[in-house]
Amino acid sequence: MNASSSRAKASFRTQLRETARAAILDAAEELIATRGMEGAPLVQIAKRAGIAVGTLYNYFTDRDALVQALFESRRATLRPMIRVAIKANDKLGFEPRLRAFVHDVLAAFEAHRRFVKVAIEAEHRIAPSATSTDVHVAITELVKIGVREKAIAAGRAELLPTLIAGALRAVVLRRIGEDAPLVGDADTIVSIFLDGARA
Amino acid sequence: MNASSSRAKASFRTQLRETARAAILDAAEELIATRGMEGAPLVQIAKRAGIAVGTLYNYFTDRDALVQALFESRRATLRPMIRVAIKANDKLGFEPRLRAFVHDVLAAFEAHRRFVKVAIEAEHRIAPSATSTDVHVAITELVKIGVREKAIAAGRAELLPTLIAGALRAVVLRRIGEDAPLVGDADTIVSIFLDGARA
Amino acid sequence: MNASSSRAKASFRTQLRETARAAILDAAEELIATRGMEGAPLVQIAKRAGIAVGTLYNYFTDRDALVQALFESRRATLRPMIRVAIKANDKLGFEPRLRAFVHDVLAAFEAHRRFVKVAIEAEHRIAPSATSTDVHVAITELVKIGVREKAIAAGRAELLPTLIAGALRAVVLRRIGEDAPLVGDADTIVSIFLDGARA
Amino acid sequence: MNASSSRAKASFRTQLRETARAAILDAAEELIATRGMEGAPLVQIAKRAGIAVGTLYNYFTDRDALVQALFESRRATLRPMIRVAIKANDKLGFEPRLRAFVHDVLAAFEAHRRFVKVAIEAEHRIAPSATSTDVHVAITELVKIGVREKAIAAGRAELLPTLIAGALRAVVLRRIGEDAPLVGDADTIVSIFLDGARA
DNA sequence: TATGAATGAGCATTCATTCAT
DNA sequence: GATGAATGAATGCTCATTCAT
Repeated sequence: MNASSSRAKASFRTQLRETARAAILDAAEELIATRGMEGAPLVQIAKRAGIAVGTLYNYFTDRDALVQALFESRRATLRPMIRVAIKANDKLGFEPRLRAFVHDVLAAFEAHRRFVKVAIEAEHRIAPSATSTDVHVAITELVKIGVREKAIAAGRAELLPTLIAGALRAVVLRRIGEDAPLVGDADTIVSIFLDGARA
Repeated sequence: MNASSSRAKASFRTQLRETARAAILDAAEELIATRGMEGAPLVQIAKRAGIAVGTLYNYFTDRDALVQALFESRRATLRPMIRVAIKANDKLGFEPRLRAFVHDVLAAFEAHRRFVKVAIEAEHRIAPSATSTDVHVAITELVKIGVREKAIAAGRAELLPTLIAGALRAVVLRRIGEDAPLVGDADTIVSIFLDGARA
Repeated sequence: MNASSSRAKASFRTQLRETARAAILDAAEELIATRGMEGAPLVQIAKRAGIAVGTLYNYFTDRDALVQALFESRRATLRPMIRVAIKANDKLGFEPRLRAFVHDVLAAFEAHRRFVKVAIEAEHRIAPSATSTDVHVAITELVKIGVREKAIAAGRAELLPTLIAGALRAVVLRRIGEDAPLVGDADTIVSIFLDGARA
Repeated sequence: MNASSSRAKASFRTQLRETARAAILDAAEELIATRGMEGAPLVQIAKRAGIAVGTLYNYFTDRDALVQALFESRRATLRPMIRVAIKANDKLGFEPRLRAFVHDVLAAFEAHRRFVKVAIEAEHRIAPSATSTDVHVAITELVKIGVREKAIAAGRAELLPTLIAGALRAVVLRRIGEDAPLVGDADTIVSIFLDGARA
């Protein structure tokens, strides 16, 4: 066995490991999404992942760690998408940038509907360091830019991110409940937050 | 024992029953608010209510029914307040009416902070038929009126209630987390939703 | 229900409780004595005690507490017997007193053979505050008296209690293993420790 | 490859095997001595021995066999020392011989304090065929010699070995607990067993 | 032979629910 | 109706043992 084959083997094993880990997280995600946090005992997560209970503990130190990892994993997927949604359009003026951002974030959620249900289910047990935080942070940044560009009234900047994030959450929740697409609402949302709903 | 004393006695018993029921719900509310849904076993709820576990089952068929009842009870308190907040100002034009409504709803929540925490903790296990629905319904009504009065652009009416309700939820959550008053934000919220945040 | 019947009922319940507690400890004692500490899972203890697992937790906070209680219970029985064995003969001179003491202690152990096995099995996990300590303390007292009465050589007093206690333990262990009576050895033991085995 | 090199290779392999076996037993001994029987899972024993769990099973059929082997290994070290302690001084008379024996045995234990802790921890799970048996046998032989030489009173010979062995165990336990040397007590012990503690 | 991930039976513990008093 | 001890199913977790590589 030479160094290269050894390295290859190690990487192969690492890959297997990652695959198993992912399978476990997927199983947990699905179970939590459909039956809720309490309807997802480790035995069932294991069964759905096609492994034995004990094996879970080769990947996560305990139940909390598993759930934590599930959130971090998804967050790790969504956060870059959110960051990109902000950075990508920094040549544009504030308004098109905000429109693009909301659109892109909704698209990202669209692609992860199952996780969104989980995230909402467990919000209060995991709260800090969650995806919703990432969204809130991003919106806050954008609003700051809007204020700097004098596109946003300074007096409304303090509450605005909370309102937008809350409104986004509500729309996502509603559309997911309706099994309807999310991105279609992006423009309306932005228009309302910029110009109001007044006739 | 004549009919009237019998009736009196029955009513007296009914009243006792209601008092006990209320004590149980209060105990459950407090426990769930402070320790979360999982930190509120029936034995503790009973102890805090000053009764025995078994007695709980004379008032509620099982744990789910108790929690359900807790929500219905609070809903029964908050719903009239919300209805009043809508009816009370029906002489006003749309805008002042919306302002008054948002203010009154936040005030109502202010007075029931403890329940708000419970509602948020258990949202997903109770979802339909909750207070948030009542708020949503009320806002929907108001928006319809706004459209009729041509105060609200018809094209934005469909999504608007969802946005406002979601935004309200977010603000309430934030202010409760900060231990700050809620009503102060009413006007800013309405202004943003009517005229937007544009400078 | 008047005060006296209430008191009677309470005492009756207390008695029931004590009976159940005792049954649990007996079950644990028997299981540990025959199968060892690891061969005595709570489910089996419960079954042998004729109750359900959960019921154990109405009497002991956890497994450790149960085992602890078992030891304390037996100690509470044996300690007074040991104390009596010391106090009872304080009119006698040192030698007859020592003889009586060793005899009485062996008789006490005789009557609690099953527990002796348990005590030996768990010695190292429970060590301090055990019956063997009580024996050691008593022998130490006696030896001190012997020294004061000039019946025991002062130079040998330091190690003597350890030796006697160790020797007693060994004899008890051996006789229990042989299913033989214990008390018959009392006089020989004392004679050897007083005058030696020299021809 | 000729016969001799094959034999050499085989012996080399055997030696490797023995080294690994010894490493495993050392690891087990240390772990059991410091954390107790329950604090010594096979995975940890393997890790400390520098091998994989599965490999343990190439050396021992199961956990019990490993622990058994640990005891037999140490016994194989201590037994010759005990035999020597008896044979070595067979030119001496009974008393100096007994003194030398007790001294040598305590010295042997002194050099194996770690194992003594293990032996005490696991005594009841391993009991027969243990070092304590070897000590007992040796003392029994010595006492028989004493009787033959008329140095020991025949009537006390039956119980004497049990007493001496038990007393030795107690002293060893105590001194190890105190982190004190063992051999210093040899003479006092023998004197007491020969001439008693009487003033 | 060596490896260590996978296995699953086994254990302590919790808690909604029942029921004799 | 009220009580609270009893019940036992369900859960998270450990660890001796196996086996594919």
